Amino acid sequence: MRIDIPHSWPRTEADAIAIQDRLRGLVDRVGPGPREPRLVAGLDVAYAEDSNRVAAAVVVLDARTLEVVERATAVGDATFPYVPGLFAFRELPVLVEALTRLESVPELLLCDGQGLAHPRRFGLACHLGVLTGIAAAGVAKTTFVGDYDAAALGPRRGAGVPLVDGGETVGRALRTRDGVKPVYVSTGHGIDLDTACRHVLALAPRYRLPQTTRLADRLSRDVLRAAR
DNA sequence: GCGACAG
DNA sequence: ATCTTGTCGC
Repeated sequence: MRIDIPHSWPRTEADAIAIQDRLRGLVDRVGPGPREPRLVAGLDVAYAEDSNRVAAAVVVLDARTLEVVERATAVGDATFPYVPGLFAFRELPVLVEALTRLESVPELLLCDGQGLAHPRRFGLACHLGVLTGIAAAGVAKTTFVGDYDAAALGPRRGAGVPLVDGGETVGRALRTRDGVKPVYVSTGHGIDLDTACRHVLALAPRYRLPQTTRLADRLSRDVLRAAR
């Protein structure tokens, strides 16, 4: 797929924040997004321990069978340091490169990180959604901003409570396995929270994390290891 | 001022 | 993110 980047990759924090502030207005928070998508993609990036080398992986699954339809990868060097809130600028370049090598066009992108649950409401999932024009949602392993009522979150798979920040619901703590710590789902672009959570649950029938991110995580590590 | 802080 | 084996539990 072809992707046009409406900005150059920033080198300073100030430039990065300016880009987020400019693109934030392009986010579609309503959706509703794909009701019964056939192709869903998981994305992840692996990091080398002693260098800036990074490897991105995109795994496209058939949403109904969870079978792998296509995989694409890219290796490069991170050009931006890890700064909470600007995390996307560290992963986007190599992720976009991998997406460019994709032949199929997924209907939903599931990112390893936040969407709207971000201090400026423009996490990785929002940025990726705006760049590609494809519906996107973030599935994070920990919260970044916002709080939720842990006591109100049922112990069973499927239970969920709003993740609130500054009086605004920015996502949902969603239990994907009985008695296991929830994942934090937030809208990225072109999809509503309910629909995003419905897809996350369908993609995570057995493990805490959706199969999309599990496979992308494993692939990115394999590619990184083979690249050095 | 101090601590926290997606991956 | 990454450094890391076995081990407790269902």
